[in-house]
Amino acid sequence: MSETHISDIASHSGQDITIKGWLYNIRSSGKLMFPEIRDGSGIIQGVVSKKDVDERVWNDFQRLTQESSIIVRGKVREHPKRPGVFELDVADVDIIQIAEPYPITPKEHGIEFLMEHRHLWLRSQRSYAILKVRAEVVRAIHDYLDSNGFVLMETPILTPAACEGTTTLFEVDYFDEKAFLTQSGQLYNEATAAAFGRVYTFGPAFRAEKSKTRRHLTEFWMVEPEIAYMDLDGLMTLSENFLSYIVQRVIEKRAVELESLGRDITKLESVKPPFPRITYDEAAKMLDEGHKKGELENAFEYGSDFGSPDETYVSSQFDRPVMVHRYPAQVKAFYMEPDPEDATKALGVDVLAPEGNGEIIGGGQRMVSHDLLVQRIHEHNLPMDAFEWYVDLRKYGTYPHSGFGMGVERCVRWICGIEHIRETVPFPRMLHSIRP
RNA sequence: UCCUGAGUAGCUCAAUGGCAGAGCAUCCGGCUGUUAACCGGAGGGUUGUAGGUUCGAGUCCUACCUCAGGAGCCA
Repeated sequence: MSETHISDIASHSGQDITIKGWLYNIRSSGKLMFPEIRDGSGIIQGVVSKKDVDERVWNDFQRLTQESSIIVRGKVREHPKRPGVFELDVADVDIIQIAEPYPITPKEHGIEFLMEHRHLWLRSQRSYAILKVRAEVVRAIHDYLDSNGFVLMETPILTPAACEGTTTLFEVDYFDEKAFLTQSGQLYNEATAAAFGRVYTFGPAFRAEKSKTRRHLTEFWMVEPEIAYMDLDGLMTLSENFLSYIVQRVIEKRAVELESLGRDITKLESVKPPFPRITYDEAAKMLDEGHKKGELENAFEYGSDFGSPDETYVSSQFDRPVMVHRYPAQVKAFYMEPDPEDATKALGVDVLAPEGNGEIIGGGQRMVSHDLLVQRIHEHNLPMDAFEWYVDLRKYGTYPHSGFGMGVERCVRWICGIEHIRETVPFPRMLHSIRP
């Protein structure tokens, strides 16, 4: 009898196998029991027939509770009513533990209760599907970048100062010195890109902002490619190829999981280059018209950054991600290269995911001029000494370069078509929420 | 941080200011193809916390706590 994973069950039809897992649910019908067994790779229905098993096995199954850990032996056979579906004709069981009454029952639960029991909620089929998609997204990110000449560069998580200074950071004690958890690896990547040409960093980022929305985590994962001698147009081309690769890969590998989440896959199939590219001014015009048509409640104030309802409106006008570029310089980060055609604009781009999802990528062309960069650091009242090494990059072979950051959880949320970002990571960290 | 809403059995929810209830889960019993199985029975409560109004408060008032939804900020 070989040990088998439920995901491979179809290739073991007619064979005696062993499954090590947990009891997901059990139904009984007098002298028949139908335990559903979960092993991390899938779920299979067992059939226990009173007349075919030892009395000990029958009695053991009667004692089992939801999520009891068990080792089950039996023969794989096709479901009598469902062609292509396999079930296990159970012969024997070893009980590792009879679980205590399981808090998460097969009925519905509120989100507060589920979040308090996240360590158990992970075993649900919904969490399973989402986190399998997440793992596929992460693999696709690495595969795309690794096979396109990018070198993985880990950047520090403990940092001496803000990358952008504008957002709130988590402070830690670093041997009696103040240090902060990183909010982005970008500035360090501008140094590694000058050494390796094409680099990316992939790691956690931390934001202590008091954001309480379905798009925000305080701890999230971000992938940040940085490319020497690439301009804004090149960056937009990279963005659309990168995102399209990820989405098509998930459709190819995780269609079953997407369907179990009720995702309309046809809405993902259109995610292929080219993505529409519109300027900030064009987006502002769309928002104006949307407001006049009554489709957007609040009027957009030209010159400001897009609010959440604005992003939702613009992104819902397209069937694939839309790239909005050339924002007013004053609403963007200090290191953005000014547009040579219009110095009030910055060569930045945000990629807004469709179906109202909003921003999943933000990036742009980085500033080349030493003197202008120093001026911007002063204008933003940033501590010059913390940025000396960064300014140095503009003294020793300054170079045009571009990069972006993509929030992994936002990407997963969009691909899965789920409402809240908290389900896209095993243990989400949110405002006032750090347990379990 | 601001705005809005909600806290009643382990869970999901009912209860005109007047006896705190149902379904699921748990326990006991029944059923040979069940699919959130079903049928019968049992146990299970400091109504978020602290005050107040009232003959009487789950219900009305005040404060606080927790959670949810939204805004701002951002990936």
